[in-house]
Amino acid sequence: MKNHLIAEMFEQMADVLEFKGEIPFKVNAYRKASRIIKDLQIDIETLWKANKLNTIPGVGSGLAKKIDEFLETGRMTKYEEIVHSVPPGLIDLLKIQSLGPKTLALVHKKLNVETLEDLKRVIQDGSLAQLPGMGEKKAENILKGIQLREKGLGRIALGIALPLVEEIIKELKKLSHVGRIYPAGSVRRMRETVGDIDILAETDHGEEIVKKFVSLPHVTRVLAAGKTKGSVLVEGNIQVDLRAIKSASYGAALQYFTGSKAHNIRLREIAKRQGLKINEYGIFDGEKNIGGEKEEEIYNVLGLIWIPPELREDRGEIEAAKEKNLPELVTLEDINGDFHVHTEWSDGSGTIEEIVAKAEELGYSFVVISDHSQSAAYAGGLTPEKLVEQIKEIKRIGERTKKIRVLCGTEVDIHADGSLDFSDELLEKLDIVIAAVHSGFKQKVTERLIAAARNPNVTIIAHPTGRIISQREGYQLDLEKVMKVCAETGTALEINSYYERLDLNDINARKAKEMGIKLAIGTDAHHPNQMHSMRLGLGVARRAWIEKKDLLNALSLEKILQLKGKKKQECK
DNA sequence: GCCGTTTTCGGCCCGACTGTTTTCAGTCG
Repeated sequence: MKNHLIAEMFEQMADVLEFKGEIPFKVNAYRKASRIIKDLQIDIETLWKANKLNTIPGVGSGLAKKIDEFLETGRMTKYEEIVHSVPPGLIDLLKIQSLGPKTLALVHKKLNVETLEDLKRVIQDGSLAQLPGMGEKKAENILKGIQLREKGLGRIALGIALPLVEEIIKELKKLSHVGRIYPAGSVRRMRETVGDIDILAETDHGEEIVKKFVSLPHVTRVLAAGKTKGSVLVEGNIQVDLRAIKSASYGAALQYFTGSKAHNIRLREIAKRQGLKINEYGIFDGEKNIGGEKEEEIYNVLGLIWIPPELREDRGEIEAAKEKNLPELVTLEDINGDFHVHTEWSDGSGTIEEIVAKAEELGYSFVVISDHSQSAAYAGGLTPEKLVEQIKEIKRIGERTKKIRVLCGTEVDIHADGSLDFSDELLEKLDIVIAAVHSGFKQKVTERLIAAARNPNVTIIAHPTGRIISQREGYQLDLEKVMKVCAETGTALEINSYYERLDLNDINARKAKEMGIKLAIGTDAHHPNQMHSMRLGLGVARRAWIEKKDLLNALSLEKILQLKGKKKQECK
């Protein structure tokens, strides 16, 4: 699959063209095409073979020709020409905050800056500040940008951001004059990582709430504290912004600050075509405000139905909203159970009883106990004898509780040769079998996952790509091949809810859905409290346009066991 | 470079903030 590669090439071309002062619209055309290709649900090579490159929005004859050349010959002449026209590494400097293409072009031309070291030197010796349009402050800000980058201040996991936001909101809600208060930005869209955190508060007393905000115990540094906006750093160098918004424009502000950028650009284009204008204060017909108190108003005025934040990525949601054809996204209330939970029988730290109690508290009708198998020695994996013993114990506990079904499961290792860590005979005794790769990440992972999917006893493939957010790339595998077999055999794929995994991710989960594969959220909890992370996996599912019918967790237990029985029949 | 209820040219999202400037360019989200 070359989608990512091509998207990356166009992005690089956009950077260089911008640096060279090419008209912004051309630069944007490359950026837009890059983003859309990256998000594409199908292999761009498939479209190419069907002569359908021009059906990709943002790809016209010019870009289609470049893609065509690349897929035909493995090279893109224009790319090489453009990217090689600047010193290597120079364009990377654009990632420094406060240093944009214009400034970079200036220091490159006038001061021969080509590397980060060069840049530091011209700041320190004062020559950058001497350039026309530059000054002490500019130089200082760029230096701060460099330091920020060197400190590696990146994006943080949603699982870290969400609890933090909730604590802050809980504190601010105590003020009597605060009405609606929600996170905006990528937190509200449930992206797997977030840059900084935006919170919007409905209030007429901006100064007061900002004062309270910047004096919260979480705050390590106050960056700004005005009448309508406060900006702070909290522990872990996470930036949190609070905006005080008047009632009349709260909906417009929430819409505006939720983004995504691409989604908002599309909305403003639509508005413009209708002779309207959208900004963070409302939607306007000339000078006249025709909406903005509620977020729905912005969408409705444009002839769209309200779009759930998780869908706002310009991945087809606007077209669907126009047709009133948005998916009915699965909600937390739809979740009937958790498929992936560990106990102290392997490397978890809760008892089976504690897990069951937590599942009851969460209102589930079932929970699957799925401890590790024998090969996972590092995780205290169960021997076959231990598993037999555990099955008895689970049944004993299950009989005592009437409210909930406690299911026997396992997270069984897939060996390097594709065989499973327990015999089929033993696996048959279980209600749910989750199969996973935990070692040999570079050894024929595609073939191993396919072999597991073909096993009639395997219900779910866990964390299918093996990626760890901002730490590990994931297995070397051809996911599409694996998905084809899953679709064929009726094997479900997991959306692992652990905050550093979220695997499958939104794009792959959506692709799975479109291939007719069922998804199953598993929290991979190693302590009963971690079962609350269901909402992270749910966020991924919603971003993937998943509806009740696509998600095993939202089906009745009868239906789940029926699907499992069907797979067994067909695989035999 | 893309695109079309302003169709094959002439547009292309919007505003805040900052720092450099006396009216605006650059950067960011």
